[in-house]
Amino acid sequence: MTTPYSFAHNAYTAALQKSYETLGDGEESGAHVAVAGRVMLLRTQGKLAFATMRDSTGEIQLFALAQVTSDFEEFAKLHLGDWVGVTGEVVRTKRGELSVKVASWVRLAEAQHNFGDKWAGISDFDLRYRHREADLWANPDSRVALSRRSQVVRSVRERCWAAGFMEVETPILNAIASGASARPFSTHHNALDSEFFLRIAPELWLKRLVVGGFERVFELGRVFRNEGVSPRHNPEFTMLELYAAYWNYQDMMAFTEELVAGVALDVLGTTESTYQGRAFSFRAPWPRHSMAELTSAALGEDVSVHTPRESLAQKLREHDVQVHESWGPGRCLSELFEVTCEESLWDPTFVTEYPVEVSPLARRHQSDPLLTERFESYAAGRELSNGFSELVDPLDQRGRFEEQAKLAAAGDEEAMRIDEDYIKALEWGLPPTAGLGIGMDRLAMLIGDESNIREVIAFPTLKPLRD
RNA sequence: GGGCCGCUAGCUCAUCGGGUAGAGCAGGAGACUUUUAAUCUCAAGGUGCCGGGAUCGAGACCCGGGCGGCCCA
Repeated sequence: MTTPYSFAHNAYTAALQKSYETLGDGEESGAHVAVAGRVMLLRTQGKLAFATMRDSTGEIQLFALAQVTSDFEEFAKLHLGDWVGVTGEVVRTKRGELSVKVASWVRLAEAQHNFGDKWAGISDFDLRYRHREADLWANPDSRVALSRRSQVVRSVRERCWAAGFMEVETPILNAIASGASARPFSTHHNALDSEFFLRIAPELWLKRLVVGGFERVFELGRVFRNEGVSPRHNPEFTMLELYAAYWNYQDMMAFTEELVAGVALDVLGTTESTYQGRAFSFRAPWPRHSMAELTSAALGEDVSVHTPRESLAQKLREHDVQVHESWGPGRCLSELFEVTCEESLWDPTFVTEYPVEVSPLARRHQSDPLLTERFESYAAGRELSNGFSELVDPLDQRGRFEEQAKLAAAGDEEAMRIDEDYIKALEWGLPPTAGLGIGMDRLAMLIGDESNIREVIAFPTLKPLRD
């Protein structure tokens, strides 16, 4: 079947609905337009036919009459899902439906498959995610979720630009995957005959750009972590990472809360929202509490990174956590925080002063060498962002990498490796700098009130179909 | 990786104490000059996810596998 190579379209349905809001029932506007979209419903009645057509902005009814419409017989035989281009006058029918009275029309594409159920749409998850195009056609909610996500990304980007950050791109193929604790995907470059790892974070590259003199940089990019799939984890996801020279973690917390609240305002028009049926506020400022403070409150007993390791380990075991022998007090405290506090943090909250042991890239705290100037924000019981004053001392960094290497040797597959190039970069001089990472998918879920990460990813990772 | 649940017509779903499956919508044919998930008539449509097993007989029961959802690790 031959279809046109273009269509001279000059109006969108949503704009028409608004412009002709006041057109009375049975009135004709005198305005002729050309619209295009997909046929969603079709009601034929002898010498008349009514179709509901949807474009990217909304819907409008097409009103065809045997006396007026070219190829009327064919129009009445359109299939649900067919794309059409239509020219005609904007009218309102006697029953009050704004319509384009079809003068001429052309089929722009034929839908050879259809889902048929005009009421239930498509509900099978497998079909929805594997054939998102059909899902988007059938289910308006899917469109809303993905367009919201797009708005979130756009808002983040614009706000970063507005704050003087330069957008950059750094390598996805890396000889060493570093900058986070995660297992990487590996691949092979034929011509170089080398193994590469897909990045798990752009962190180290971005700080090297700061060393090079770009004082404010950010990257919005895909990262890859070779771990399980769940309603909250997709193996590839999108991270915002941002670095500002001369800032410390306090400055970055202030930036973070303003950024996130601002994005909510841009996308939702308000900072007061609901998440999964429960009131949720993005409004800044967000409360700040140290990890030790929150954990102590939850336990009803003072704990800190200075608490004897065995005492912390005992408490973990009481919470059914298997304590690995390589864990020092810092890791134990961090795990204890996760089991006792994490889920209870609903409105956004900054958790600060993370142990050095679990923060190999963060700068030591000025008032306690066992802690770092690091924060994470938690929202709706989950981690939303991570940031810190960056470790600038190459000697200290080497020591941290060596600690990580020991963990790796002890079987920790998520531990970092020693990155000599990065240490050398620090030797060229990294000014005081603060960094931030925000998972964009998580942010889109929070703003879009979605409980499953796949709803905010157009094509989530699925297992290939076998037999 | 473990547990629970799902997989039946293109889509959404039924059926039954084991006896080779039904509906609505979609698609086909027809009726109908203001419909709104339009309506009405007619006809058509299924290796019941795949593979084994017990049974005279399985979509239903048992075992293995596949994919998905949720929960846990």
